[in-house]
Amino acid sequence: MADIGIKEIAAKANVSIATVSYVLNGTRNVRPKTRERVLRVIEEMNYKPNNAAQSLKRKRTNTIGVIAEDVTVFNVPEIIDGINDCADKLDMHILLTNLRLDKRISRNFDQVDSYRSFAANAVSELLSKQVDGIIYIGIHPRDLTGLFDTYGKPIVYAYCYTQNDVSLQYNDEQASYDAMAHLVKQGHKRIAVITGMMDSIPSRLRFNGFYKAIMEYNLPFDPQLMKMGNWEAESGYRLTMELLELNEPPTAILAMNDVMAVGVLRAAAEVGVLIPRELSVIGFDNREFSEYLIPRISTMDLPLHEIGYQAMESLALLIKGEPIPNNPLPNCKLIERDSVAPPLRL
Amino acid sequence: MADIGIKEIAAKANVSIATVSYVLNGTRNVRPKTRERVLRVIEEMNYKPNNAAQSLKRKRTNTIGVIAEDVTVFNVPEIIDGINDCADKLDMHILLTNLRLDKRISRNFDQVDSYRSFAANAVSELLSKQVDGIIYIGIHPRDLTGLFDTYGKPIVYAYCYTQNDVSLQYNDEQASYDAMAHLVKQGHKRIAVITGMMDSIPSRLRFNGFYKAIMEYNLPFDPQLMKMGNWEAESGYRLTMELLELNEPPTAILAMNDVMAVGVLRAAAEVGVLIPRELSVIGFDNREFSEYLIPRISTMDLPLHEIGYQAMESLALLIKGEPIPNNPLPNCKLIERDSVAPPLRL
DNA sequence: CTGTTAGCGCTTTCAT
DNA sequence: ATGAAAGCGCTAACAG
Repeated sequence: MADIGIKEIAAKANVSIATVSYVLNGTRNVRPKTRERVLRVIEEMNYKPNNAAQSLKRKRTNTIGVIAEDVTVFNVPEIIDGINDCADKLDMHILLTNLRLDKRISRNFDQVDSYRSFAANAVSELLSKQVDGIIYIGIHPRDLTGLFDTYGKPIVYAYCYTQNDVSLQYNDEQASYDAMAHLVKQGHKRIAVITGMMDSIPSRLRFNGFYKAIMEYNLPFDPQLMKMGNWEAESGYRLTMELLELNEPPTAILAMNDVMAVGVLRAAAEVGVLIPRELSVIGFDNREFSEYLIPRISTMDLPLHEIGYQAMESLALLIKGEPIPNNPLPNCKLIERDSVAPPLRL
Repeated sequence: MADIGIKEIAAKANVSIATVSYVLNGTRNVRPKTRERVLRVIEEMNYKPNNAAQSLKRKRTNTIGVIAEDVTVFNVPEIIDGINDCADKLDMHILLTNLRLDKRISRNFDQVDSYRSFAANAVSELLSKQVDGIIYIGIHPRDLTGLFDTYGKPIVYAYCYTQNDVSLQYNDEQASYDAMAHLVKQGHKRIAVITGMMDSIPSRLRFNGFYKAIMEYNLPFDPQLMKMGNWEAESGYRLTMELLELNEPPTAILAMNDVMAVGVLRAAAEVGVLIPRELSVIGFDNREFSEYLIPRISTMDLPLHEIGYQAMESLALLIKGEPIPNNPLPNCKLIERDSVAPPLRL
């Protein structure tokens, strides 16, 4: 393709560059014959409009910046996929920035200052690139208010919270409520929960859903059945051991993520408790590995694709200056597999 | 930030726009005092050069296009991470295109025509965006020669092959040889292999490594020990069953991916064969789930990050018109976990 | 050391 | 229905 521009096309088609521009953009009526001639030349010479020039003129790049805290963390690729899915339809492009946060600060999200500069730099470069807007993808749902300033550029946050901008999450409360409902429907009454770190928003939301189910289904509210984990498999293992030693152990465990559910499996295997016959387990996140475990565990699937899709939709609206409709939070979906069964009749 | 450009800066700093440009780019000596004044104004007004204008002028965008066949397939995020890691250092940016191939055509890679247009479109848009080069990330190593034309723009392929362009893979042969060596060192002699689809390049390469180890270590070459799988867990399961029914069953199995290794685990569990005590297993790919299985399986880790990093390095060289050094294929790394032990003494 | 100015490739107003 | 020409915000001769 090289260096052919609108000028070359105009010359070869015997029209002015303006006309070429008109047929290119459909901005004005062009005599069909002329139009076809131009189109043919464009085709022949394999001409592609120079987007840098267009952007300069139009003050619009049709490109958004996506800042991912870490593309290698499980939730991010699906969200990007959703963004992409929608961006394709809107003819938008994606400038991707990867903060590599997981490698750089691991899980120390509280040390905001250690990554604020990464984020601010990313925004700065994106702004320089004249993106029409920005989507920020978190790797852990938390409040990110005030992380950086976009100087008026539209931004939407996905998989995290913020007070002054649009942010997309999913319905954590409904998710754990649904998981509980499923267990209850199987006949379970003594259901234990292993939470994530309680300083995390999803942990608290999921606990709310758990609690709501306890109340609505009139289940025994037994503090011994509520264990605080830390998202890691080891905590699932340890707390399951404790649960199994109870005088009246639970017949089912709701683990707030699939990783801790692995710990439940390990503990059960070690003590010789059969899953799901003697103990049901349900996880959270629908991580890839959850279906490769033995037994394959039932889990709550996160609407990641939809979060990405909606984030892009909302951003497009923001860019056009239109109001964002108040969408309900997308729901999680129960994936039924082999780790849940009715409790053993006594 | 809005509409402040170099002109506003120049005015406020009492210099010409040229001078502003000079301090911005360090293209020419500027009197320190002037320089500082300009810098201060830039800072104050939070000015960011308009990249569209720069690109138009410089005929260089410092942006590369990355075409990912599918960002949700396991190998892709790590490769993107590697590209990013390197791109950051070179001050390059990434325009990401996601072909969503896994959703659109699943695994029917042979029907090239069904996705050629997706790929060609992606290239076309990237070219229009004036990217300096392109990296194409495959989701399955195969020959992609002639998939599309980049009209002279530099391109490098990652995780796939091509005959006329630079492409980055990893050393499959060494990987399976190393896996075998590890098994041999533990004392295994009767080692079975469960291959992937034999129309796939990695399958054949991995088989070569397996065969080389058989020869070099003088292991029995027993056709009964070589099973052709299809990458899926079910085939791992079925073939393991066959292997276990042999008069003289293997003491170790090399599965050509972790998914089939799951099948091995399931079969062993079903027949009551203890892993690793009675049967050792080693997988391939170091998929996330491999460390959550019970037992955690040993596996070969793919140098995905490095492939991405090298792809970016090579592309940068190509862009500068410099020759690509002939790097050796990056190696896979054995991840030792709990699925390998010395064979039972008879 | 600093300023003037001619484009980069396009869109769009204003003429015709 | 078409064209001429004025920029978009910047870089880089060229001139002083």
